[in-house]
Amino acid sequence: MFSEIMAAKKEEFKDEKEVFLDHIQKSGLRRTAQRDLILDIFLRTEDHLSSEDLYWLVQKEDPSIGHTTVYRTLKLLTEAGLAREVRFGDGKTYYEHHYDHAHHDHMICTECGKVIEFFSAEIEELQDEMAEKFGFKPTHHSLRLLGICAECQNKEKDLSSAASGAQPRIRVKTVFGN
Amino acid sequence: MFSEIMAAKKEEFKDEKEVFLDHIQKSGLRRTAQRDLILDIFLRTEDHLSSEDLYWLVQKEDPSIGHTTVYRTLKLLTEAGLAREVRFGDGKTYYEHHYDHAHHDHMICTECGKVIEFFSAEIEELQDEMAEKFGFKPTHHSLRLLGICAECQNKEKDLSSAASGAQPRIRVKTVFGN
DNA sequence: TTGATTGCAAAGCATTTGCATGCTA
DNA sequence: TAGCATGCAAATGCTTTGCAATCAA
Repeated sequence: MFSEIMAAKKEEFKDEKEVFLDHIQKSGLRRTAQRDLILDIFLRTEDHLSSEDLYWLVQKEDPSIGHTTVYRTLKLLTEAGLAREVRFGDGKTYYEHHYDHAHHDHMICTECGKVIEFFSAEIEELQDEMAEKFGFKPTHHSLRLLGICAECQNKEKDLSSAASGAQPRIRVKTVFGN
Repeated sequence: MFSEIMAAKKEEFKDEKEVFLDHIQKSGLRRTAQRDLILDIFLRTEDHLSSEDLYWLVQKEDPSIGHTTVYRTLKLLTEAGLAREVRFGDGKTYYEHHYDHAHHDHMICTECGKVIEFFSAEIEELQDEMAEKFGFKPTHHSLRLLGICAECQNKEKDLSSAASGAQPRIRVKTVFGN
């Protein structure tokens, strides 16, 4: 238990590949070409990508790698602390970088699918206070604001007649606030 | 557009059945025994229930009603503003009362599946401020704290050796805070 | 009568699992 | 070599859809 804390301190400056290899070793797993490639491509991405998204990126570089392996590796990356699962409510699971990345929350535009990342220390604090009131010990949290982004608000003024159902999440932009 | 605001004001004191019938009429839909029963049972429940949960409750009173109708009716209730979809991240969609119910957020115990409802005006305010910074116009939001509830923290002290994977969401309790 | 509604079965998705084969340690 | 990893196909679980039969207005 205590040695874990020590280990965590030592790991503070490792890069993500090291973290991955360490996790594999510690867990008695095996390093494979597939896992290396998937991690590599994941590290090259920004924003949030679904298992499906990553699968296609991987396909481009090695068409022999299957869906299953991507799913399983993404779980592995999550266990290793490199990735974080995020759900935006469309039924798919997205993954974002987690290691050495500041925690943040999301605003999701229901018009164009854009995702804005933000962080508010005050909100975090109030959440913890709230949890404490109930004797609840929080491990994670997820705060999502659904609404319409600035750009889409402007678009609406022009094309006020066009049918504007929710679009599939295609464009993904990242902005840090606060 | 403006008449909608007027209508909303007039509806302020309607009960849920009236709201439902109004919605059906306004939309050129039809009132059916199935919809009546499903609404009835929904109104009798507390907490959050999945389509599946509601389906079984409905089955007990009328075994001839199918899955499909429950799904479709739940969507209808949502459109009518009586229900609200909630996702806890286990792949299922849950529904909770929405009409004349104060907005609230959730703490979810990953140990026993208990759901605690809470509300914090301060957090809401900060969220709106944050959105404003990005020119983002929020329509909904969802804040979920995942963690371990007070009871389960105590349980752990006793049964520290027992395997304690995440349980299916079975017990659901509701507490209002603040 | 007309068109919305129902319930079944089948289809859709995203994700997981069984299993024979392949490969790392 | 032992046994973890892979990739295919099949299975799963939740939700939606097609469609003929029913039913409300």
